[in-house]
Amino acid sequence: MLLTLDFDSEVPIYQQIRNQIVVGIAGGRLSPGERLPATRALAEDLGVNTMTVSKAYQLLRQEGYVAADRRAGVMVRPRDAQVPVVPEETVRGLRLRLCELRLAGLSREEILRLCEKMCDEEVD
Amino acid sequence: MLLTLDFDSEVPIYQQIRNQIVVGIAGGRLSPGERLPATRALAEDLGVNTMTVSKAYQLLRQEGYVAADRRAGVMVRPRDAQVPVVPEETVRGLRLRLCELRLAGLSREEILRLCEKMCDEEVD
Amino acid sequence: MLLTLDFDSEVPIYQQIRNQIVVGIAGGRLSPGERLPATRALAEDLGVNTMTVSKAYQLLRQEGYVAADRRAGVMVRPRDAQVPVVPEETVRGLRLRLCELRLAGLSREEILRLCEKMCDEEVD
Amino acid sequence: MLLTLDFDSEVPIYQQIRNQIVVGIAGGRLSPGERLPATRALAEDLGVNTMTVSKAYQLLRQEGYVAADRRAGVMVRPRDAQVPVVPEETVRGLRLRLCELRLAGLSREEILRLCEKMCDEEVD
DNA sequence: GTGGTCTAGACCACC
DNA sequence: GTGGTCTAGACCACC
Repeated sequence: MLLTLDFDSEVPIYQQIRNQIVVGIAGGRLSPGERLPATRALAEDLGVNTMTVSKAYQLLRQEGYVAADRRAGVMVRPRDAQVPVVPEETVRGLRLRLCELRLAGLSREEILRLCEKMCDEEVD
Repeated sequence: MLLTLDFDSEVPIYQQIRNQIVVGIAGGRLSPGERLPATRALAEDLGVNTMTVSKAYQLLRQEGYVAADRRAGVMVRPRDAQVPVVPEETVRGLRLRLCELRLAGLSREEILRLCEKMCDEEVD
Repeated sequence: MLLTLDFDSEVPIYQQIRNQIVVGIAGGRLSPGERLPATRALAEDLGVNTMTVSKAYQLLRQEGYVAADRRAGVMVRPRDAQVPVVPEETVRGLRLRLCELRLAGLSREEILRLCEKMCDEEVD
Repeated sequence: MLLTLDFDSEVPIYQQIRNQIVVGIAGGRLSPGERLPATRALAEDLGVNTMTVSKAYQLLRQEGYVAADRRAGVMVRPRDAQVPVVPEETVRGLRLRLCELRLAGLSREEILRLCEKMCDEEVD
């Protein structure tokens, strides 16, 4: 599981970490029960501050993607333990991206094919 | 074309304005050639600073969604005049939202049906 | 609205700030729409770091007690805008405290009278 | 007397153990004079470190809820042997929870009814 | 060893 | 002026 950060991005680093871990879980590169790297270790790997990684982990925890077991650190939650709530922000964000693709000239079919492809990346 | 702002949101106001105009264009509620309201007028309507609307319009111009004409103000660009480039951020954002939906428990089919529905909203 | 911190307490400072603001809102000492002090100002007043106050404000925001308007800072949310959800932790915490009182020798009636008194402090 | 731990909780394990024993005593599921399980046995049952259980028992002893007898292990103290002091933390915690309930939209009467119900659970 | 908290101070985006 | 982000580094509670 490799994380790539863009330090020039407007997206805060802790958000980028959070986003890539979410994509990693959905894509099966991070399995339920699997341990995430220790905050300190990941921070050193990425060349960022411990607090930044910590904030990402706390976000993931609040959202229910991971659980912090005091004994074993932070780990991916089993699917069925995750609360099946679709945040409004997710729906709004999806609509926005689809609109942007449409305005970039992609046809309805091209867009749907892209979505299918992305869904299939998410093998688990 | 009505814009609704959420002042409690983490998304900056100028971004919200930009996003809703993009969705408005894709959905056909704003037609190519149509004039956007004057900066000052929209700012007053929304109860925000003129600078905020100005920043949103500037973004839309940079992205090629609208064109500024000194005489006629800001107007929606014709489709074929828009550069068919898909920003990396759009693709990344789409993937993120699809992953979030997947982790919220939606099946591949439910997600694709949602995408189709959203694409069909974008009549023009 | 005066906050008193106990630096020797096991309760984290940001929690203490959060708790006292919650009690302040319920007690009517902080009214809906009222602005909380700026993070920097409160931090200086309390002699703590800006981040500590910031974390308390973010918690309050997540819980729906306050809203951060980019124009006017952080303010108490109107009652009816607050989501009527009772966190499990609140119920569990209440039961624990009632048990502790019982074991401290207070009778059922004394405890209930105390609860009534506390509820009546919360004028609004 | 069954203890259920939540390893994902922010409440430390030893606190959870302590809290549930306090609730157990108040609720009459643990009677005065009754022996608590041996540290090692309980630790094994719960799947936690011996030190964790030990710390919980030590807390309970300091607070006067249980007494440690070298021969008979740790046992629940008789009611009248317990010091009738209400810790400041208990009062503060009670007020906090009542305020949270109030802000969650419960009426004064609903809250008091909930308190009564909880007090009546505590049969002994 | 693990995450959680806190400081002092800087920089930045938004308004 | 406002909150949000980030660093470097320290200390601590929990396990």
